[in-house]
Amino acid sequence: MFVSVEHSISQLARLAGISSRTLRHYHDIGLLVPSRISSSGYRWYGRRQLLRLQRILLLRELDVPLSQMREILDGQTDELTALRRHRGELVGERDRLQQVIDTVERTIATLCGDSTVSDEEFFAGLAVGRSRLREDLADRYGAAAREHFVAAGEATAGWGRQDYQRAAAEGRHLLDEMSRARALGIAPDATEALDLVTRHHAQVLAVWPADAAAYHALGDLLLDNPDQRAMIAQVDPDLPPWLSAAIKAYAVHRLGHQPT
Amino acid sequence: MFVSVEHSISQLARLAGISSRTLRHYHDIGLLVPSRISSSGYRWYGRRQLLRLQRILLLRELDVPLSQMREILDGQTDELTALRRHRGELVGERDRLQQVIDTVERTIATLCGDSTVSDEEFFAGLAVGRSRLREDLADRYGAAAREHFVAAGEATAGWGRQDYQRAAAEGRHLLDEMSRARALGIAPDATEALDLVTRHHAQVLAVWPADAAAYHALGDLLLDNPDQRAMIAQVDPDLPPWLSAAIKAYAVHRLGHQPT
DNA sequence: GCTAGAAGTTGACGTAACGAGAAGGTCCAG
DNA sequence: CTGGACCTTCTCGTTACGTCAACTTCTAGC
Repeated sequence: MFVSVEHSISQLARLAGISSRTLRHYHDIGLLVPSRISSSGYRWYGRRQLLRLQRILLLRELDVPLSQMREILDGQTDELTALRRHRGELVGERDRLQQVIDTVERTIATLCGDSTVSDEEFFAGLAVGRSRLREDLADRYGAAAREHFVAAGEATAGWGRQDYQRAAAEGRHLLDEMSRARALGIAPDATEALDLVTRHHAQVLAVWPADAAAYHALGDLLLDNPDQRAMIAQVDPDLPPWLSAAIKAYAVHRLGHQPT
Repeated sequence: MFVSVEHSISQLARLAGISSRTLRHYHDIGLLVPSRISSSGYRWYGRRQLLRLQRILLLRELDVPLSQMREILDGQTDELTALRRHRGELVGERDRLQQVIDTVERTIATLCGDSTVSDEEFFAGLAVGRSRLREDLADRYGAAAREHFVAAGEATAGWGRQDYQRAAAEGRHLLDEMSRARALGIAPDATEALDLVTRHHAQVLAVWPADAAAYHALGDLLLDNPDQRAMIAQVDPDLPPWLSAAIKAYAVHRLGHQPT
């Protein structure tokens, strides 16, 4: 006795371990057309279809999109070439995921690593750092800068320890990206650099309503203030001058600052 | 002069390096609501919104889905816990991708690696293997088995070399998975094993219309035929008895075969 | 022949995270 | 007062199906 070589839709689905809805979908998009359709509209699949479905499922397991499968299966594209290209895409995606994982791990470390410092010390350190920065600004750019920092105090009033740590994590993440850009030889006034500074500017704006001149001044301050400079140099020793130049370029080109 | 602390939708978009459509989307789903909406319907965003957007974009860079962001940002879920769980998901996905890459690479190797063998040798080898298998079957199960293999010849008539190689690749891929299952201690008659055999059965059905008894017989044959056994043992030395048992269990439990 | 239940059919909507475009209202400078 | 930049809502499209809903067909039992 021979087994029937024709399968109904759910028989084929069971054989292949997929749903009949999937088979209907493949029919809809023309990827797998039944060998025969009965007068009542039932779909029937033969051995050729089973073979094709096997190839489809193999490709599906390889994460090949259905649109590409049609090209491959209909022979318009060489299977080997397609698989090689596809492999490249997969590797790229895997590497991207790895970068994301690294970033997440650094973020986690930042959020929970410094927990050995007590809350008092933590906030005291912040306050000292901030007041020093304020004095620096006041010395150099007059009382107006002092007012700016009053506003900064207001912006972060009510922040909890987590908020500061998160802000630090985000800042470090951005510095990482800038370091990569600098290492790639991107100039501080190149478009890519200014796009990164855009995000730095946004972070500064969130805590301090700096106008073009004040932001430009920040570019100098980062180099001259030892605390600030050390913090940045910790990420990348060559970053401070690059970032300083990038910030000043941004203030001029994107904020319309007129240097005196 | 203070910079305005309020931003229009496209100003904020530029600051953050995203599209205004994205901001509208975040508003629609309640992830980032503007601080103020003017009488003409314009959206206006304040510093708090800028801060929240920064957290959103950080999470977005970490591939966190928007639905989870709401939980995290609204404090229903601990940020650290969420990030740790998310890290686990990312690692899982990366590992899955790595497995897919491995499979693709093996498939490529199979498809192009044996090209040193000439076409004549390739098909001659196949013919020998097939005729031996046929004699084995005929010896043991009578002339009916011979007829089955005539049908098998018809099914593969017109196949090209690529078709055979692809079939081999698929078969090896399936054997890989079965080997993993066996190594995990899954019994040959467990549901997971039978589900894998379902796919083996489908592959066999594609080239050979075997009924329950014939498929059951194949289970024995895999063990006794040295060529077949060697091919399977090459993937995993312990696989032949496991696969043989699994095939027979499948024939009995899923195909309703009655052993005599 | 009738009927219940299994299995089939065609829509149509929902998913995630927006992009693209249409049609129309608002704002500001010259 | 008018042109152009900017804003609005609405809708469709994207991927690979899951999930109803409403209806028809097949098959087995009485």
